[in-house]
Amino acid sequence: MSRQPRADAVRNRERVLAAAAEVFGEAGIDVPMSEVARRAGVGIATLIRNFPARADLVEATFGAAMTDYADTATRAAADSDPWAGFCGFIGYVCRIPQRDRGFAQVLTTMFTGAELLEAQRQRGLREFIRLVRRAKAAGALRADFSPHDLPLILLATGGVMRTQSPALATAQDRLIGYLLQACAASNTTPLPGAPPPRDLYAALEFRRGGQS
Amino acid sequence: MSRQPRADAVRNRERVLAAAAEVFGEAGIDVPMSEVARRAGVGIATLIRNFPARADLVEATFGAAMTDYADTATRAAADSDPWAGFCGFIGYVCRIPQRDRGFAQVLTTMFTGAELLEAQRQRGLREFIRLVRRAKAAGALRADFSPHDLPLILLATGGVMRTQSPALATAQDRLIGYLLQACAASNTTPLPGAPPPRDLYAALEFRRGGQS
DNA sequence: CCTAAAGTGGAAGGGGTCTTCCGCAACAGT
DNA sequence: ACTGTTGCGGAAGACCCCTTCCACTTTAGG
Repeated sequence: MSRQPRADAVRNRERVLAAAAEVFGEAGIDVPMSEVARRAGVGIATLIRNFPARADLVEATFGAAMTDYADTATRAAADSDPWAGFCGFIGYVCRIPQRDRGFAQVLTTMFTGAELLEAQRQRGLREFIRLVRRAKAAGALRADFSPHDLPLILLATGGVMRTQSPALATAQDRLIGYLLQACAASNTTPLPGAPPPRDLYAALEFRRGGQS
Repeated sequence: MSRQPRADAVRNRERVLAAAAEVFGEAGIDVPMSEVARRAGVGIATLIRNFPARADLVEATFGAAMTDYADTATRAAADSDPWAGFCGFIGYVCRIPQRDRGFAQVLTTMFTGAELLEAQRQRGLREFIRLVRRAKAAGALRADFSPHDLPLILLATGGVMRTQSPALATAQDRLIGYLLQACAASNTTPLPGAPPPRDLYAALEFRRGGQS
């Protein structure tokens, strides 16, 4: 019979995850591991033993957020008003960097080997593609909008929030306003061509997330 | 009589500046100083002696680029077609991160104490304000566009080019397309209010650039 | 040429982060 | 309560970057 897992070990693991969510959210996923350990009230060794690589901790920390992201896309795609669904989803996505700096980084990083994360991301993208199709069919979204402009928007809004600050969060709402109006079907001036999605995603940041 | 400055010292200083322009342009202004020295073919001590702080080297390296930026704003403000001037200037600004990653950082950083840099930046902003006024008067630019959305645009485009790559450069041209169309006067949906410029600029990254 | 001064490069020191190691403490099962 | 095991925490080592220092080289001027 395998022994029952130790209660304190389980508790420590959860404390680390809670601390990671806090710290990553505030300062991004490249924050010193020692800071996470300190905030969790555990030693560095305990942190490392549970999550040998930074990517392991990141994956465990943001699994829920990524699932939530995909769920939000699903809900938006099911909205009875496709344009409202589109605006709502874009607004949600653009405000991610305000709420959670770490998750914004995760969304613009490809974690090779982190199945959970990548599966949810893909699901989110699929739902967004559906959403875009519906919004175009309704005549609200310009025809040359590409679902693959989404990472672009994420990178742009992430750039604005590089220095976390309330003033920039306010300013960012303006950027969202500009972008949404630019997405409206009433704009007919053609856009420059997009790069092949393949190249686009290859250009994002990569990290190998072993997940032991 | 003061001696004539040594020829090799002058040459080294110039080599350092050339190397810094290259390296900063490719990898940003936070690249290790040793890398700049290596590329310049000089020792670290030589670099440090000429530019005691990183900000000193940055200021010396990007003085010309900042002047060029202000000049471009002046030219745009003098364009006989204000809307063309506006679009041209925004396109120029948005492509800065593609051409020169370091300069993009400089543009979104306040260098306290670097007179040359700050003077030119201010001049650029003044000219941009003139440009905006003209474009609005011509009825081409939406009335609620604020000149202080410029740093916002800079941060956004800088975020897209975080990972330097040709595919993202192409994608970025799309972002520029979206933004310009959103700026057109034909868009009448009001934008969210902007933060007070004071708060906005206070939120940018700060570095003190002593300039010995 | 010769010399004093100016300039050079690399090595050593200090701070910070990541990783490994190991003696010790706490827990589950009896 | 006892015990074998599991997990803990901090210290030590490695690495990277910036800064300071100093013996040596190169230059300008006589």
